[in-house]
Amino acid sequence: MRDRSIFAGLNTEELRSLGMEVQDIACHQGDVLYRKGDSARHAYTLRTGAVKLVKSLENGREVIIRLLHRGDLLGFEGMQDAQHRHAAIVLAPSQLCRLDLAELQRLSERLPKVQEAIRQRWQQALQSSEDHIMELGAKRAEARLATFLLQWAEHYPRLRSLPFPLSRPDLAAFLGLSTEHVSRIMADFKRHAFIQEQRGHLEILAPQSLAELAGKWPDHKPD
Amino acid sequence: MRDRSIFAGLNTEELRSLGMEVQDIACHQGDVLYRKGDSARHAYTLRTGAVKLVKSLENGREVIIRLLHRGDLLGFEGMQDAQHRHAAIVLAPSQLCRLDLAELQRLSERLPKVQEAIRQRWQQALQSSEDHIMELGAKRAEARLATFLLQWAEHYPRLRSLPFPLSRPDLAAFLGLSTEHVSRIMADFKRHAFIQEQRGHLEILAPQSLAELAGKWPDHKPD
DNA sequence: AAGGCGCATTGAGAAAAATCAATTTTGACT
DNA sequence: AGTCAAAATTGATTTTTCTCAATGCGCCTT
Repeated sequence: MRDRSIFAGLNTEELRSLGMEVQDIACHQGDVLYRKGDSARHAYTLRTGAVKLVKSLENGREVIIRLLHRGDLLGFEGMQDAQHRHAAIVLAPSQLCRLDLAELQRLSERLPKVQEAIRQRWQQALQSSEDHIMELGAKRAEARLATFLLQWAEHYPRLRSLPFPLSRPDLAAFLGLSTEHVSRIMADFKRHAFIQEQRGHLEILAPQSLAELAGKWPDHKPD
Repeated sequence: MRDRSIFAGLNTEELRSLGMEVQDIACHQGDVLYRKGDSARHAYTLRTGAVKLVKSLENGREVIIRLLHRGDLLGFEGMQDAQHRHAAIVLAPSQLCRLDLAELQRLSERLPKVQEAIRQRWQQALQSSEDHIMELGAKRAEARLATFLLQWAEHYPRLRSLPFPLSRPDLAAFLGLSTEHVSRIMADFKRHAFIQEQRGHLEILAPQSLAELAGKWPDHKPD
């Protein structure tokens, strides 16, 4: 575990030997890694668990911009901005590595490999953000939720029962819906036996049916 | 004009002298720079004009993922993916510089400055995508449109009458709304004398009022 | 100047989603 | 096991948005 590569193909030891300060951190549900506006001192790699990136609107409404899974990076916006752009909140028991941003900065100037790795992750983030925009802009609630559940499942391959630490408000904040609407649709999915839920775990019983919903639009033009 | 820096602080001549193939391109409304799935051979910098990045869903619905203005880069996803992720379509008469991706790749390995510049632009793209997610996820149609118009205006500082080459369907595809709904809201804005429109040009008469709409949520709780 | 075409607008009705207000379920703690 | 608080569900209603269909307008061509 300790010797697995955590960033840019380097493991903890190698990073440390390059002068990087790396700290293992264990977090649990609700922990705040940083808040929007905090001065950005650290970046993180998520080794296990799940984290949400949250932004809030002036009127208090919260939106989950991105959900992070094993292997994802966060806090790297600190490489440009002096402050974090969103809050990072831990959803499930997680293990992270904390990297000093200033040192990472220096390291990336010396090692093109690191620079390259960062750019690649950024690219992935952009990719996933663009997909999210598609979902929000073009699909209805039912389809968004179906897509989301299937995507969530992809992060836990060959696992019948998936860890599912998201509350209804979390789902709503990610999918741009009201809590109640999410709740209704989830209830529907259960009634149709597409999914099953219990104590923070989710089982997808009919991926096929969800996939159909996910791809379909308002009206059912079968041409 | 020709000697202005176009990328990573380098101007056309400097890039050429570094072995980069740079081509000036003039486009007009409707031109397709590349389509989704095209093998990615070039990246572009947009010198003047406007370009839309479009993705389409299986069911044919189109979404505008991002709108590009003077100074923006596009096509850089080709540095990771072999193919373009979306279509790039010119909205208004535009001038672009076309860069060879393979050479750019090589250049970026040699010059950290270039690598750094690319990462920075990526970061900006991510930033704007995340803002867009906020808009789509948390605001209603009226507010989205108001925000959008104000943002558009920011790209043309100290200009009373803004170039506005977007059709109603374009606006709808960007804001995740139906064409008709956009049309209604625009008509409303005109009736309230918030804006004025004519032949592809837009004038914002009451930025203050738009700003209020932009920040407000469904119900009007004045506390 | 007349005709026609594409785009924008408007209207009416239906569908989707939000809101408000209970009620039920769940899970934690004693 | 029993109580309590938080979270989820459900129901009723309103608001928002979409859809479908018709109409209007501007611009280009002839």
